[in-house]
Amino acid sequence: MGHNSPAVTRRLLMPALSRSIAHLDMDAFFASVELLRYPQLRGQAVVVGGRRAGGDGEDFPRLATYVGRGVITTATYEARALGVHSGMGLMKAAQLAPEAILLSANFDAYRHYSRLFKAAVRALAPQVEDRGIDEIYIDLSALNPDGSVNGARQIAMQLQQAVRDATGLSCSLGVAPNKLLAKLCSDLDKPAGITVVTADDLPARIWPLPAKRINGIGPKAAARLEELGIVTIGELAGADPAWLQDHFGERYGVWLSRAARGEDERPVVTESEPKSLSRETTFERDLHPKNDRPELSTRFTRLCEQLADDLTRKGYVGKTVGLKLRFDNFHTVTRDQTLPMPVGDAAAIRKAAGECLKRVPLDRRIRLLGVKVSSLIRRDAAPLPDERPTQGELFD
DNA sequence: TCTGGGGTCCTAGGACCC
DNA sequence: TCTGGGGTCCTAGGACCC
Repeated sequence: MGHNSPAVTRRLLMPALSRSIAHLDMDAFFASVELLRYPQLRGQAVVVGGRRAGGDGEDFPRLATYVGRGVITTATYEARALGVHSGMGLMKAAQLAPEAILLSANFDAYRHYSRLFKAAVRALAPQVEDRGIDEIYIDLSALNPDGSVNGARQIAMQLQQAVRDATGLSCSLGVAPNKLLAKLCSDLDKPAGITVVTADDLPARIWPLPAKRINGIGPKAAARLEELGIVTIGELAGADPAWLQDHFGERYGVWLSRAARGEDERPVVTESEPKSLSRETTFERDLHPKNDRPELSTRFTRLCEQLADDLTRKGYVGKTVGLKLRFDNFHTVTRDQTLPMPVGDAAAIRKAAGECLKRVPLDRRIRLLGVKVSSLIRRDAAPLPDERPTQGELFD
């Protein structure tokens, strides 16, 4: 007698499961939090970014006055209308929108409002997956058991109102049968929009969109698709899966095809453990490995101390210590080392990262230095740490 | 005037073991 | 003289996301 896989057995025994999944995305989150603090800036082009811009005085600095290497982390919709967007270098943005107001990021405030909006959502719909500081997935299946469009819209409106009541901030929601489509459609009516799609809506509402709107198709994949004559999601859905696999590999090819057809079985994951913690910094000017050795050493040690603090605060130690360097030509190298015992203190991290550094040829100026600890385990579950004294390493 | 900082996941080769 | 394969860990790089 044949044996069915657990998934097949489940499918045979259960009625077809149609889920109701929401994606909630805060609108221009960092900038909107700043506008709570500076309501007089409402309606203006404002960008958040950089290390130490203004925002504390009476006069707000203009983008045109910025000097440095920062990027925009968030732009208000008024600023976006001037052609600037998150990820853009501030110096470049200053060319496009010199009169825009520049505010430096205030992460403590963003984390505070992040906790508030997530708590407000969880009070109504507990099945929440964290996707960073300003967005979440929510499994609404239990709240909307018949999966109706009207039911989904009602719940989404309640969530939107709850977030507004708790924070004074607006958000946009997409509701769909899975995470992929929910994410796609939360973006279709921003800001403060609600978009509900069903499988039937795919050809009319999803297929005309550019393929790069799919979460997981980035700049590289989008460019390769375009070279192959595929621009829209519909064209991707119409492509031969075997042909996609030839060009993108077995796994990614299959995923592309399924994604374009709106197929995604990933569950909403309400709890997860971190895999790694890291700290990195881009220097104000590129540092010379020999001439600037004292400063490099100081910054290196500082990163290790910050990382050790993060690990302690969160209660982790890790077995693998990694180093990251970015050179003046933007070439990036990483080295890592797995230790016999997990570590969490600054001295041990510094020692291991120093060993990694010895394996990197230093023939260019250094733009960025970073330190990472991975293979994390909870400190209370970890074996006793190695306590041998550390010795001087490079940069000392 | 190029391009932040914090993450996750995937690939691929080599070591090593059974 | 030769011939197999699978599994796991480690490492480096890269794509992608927020």
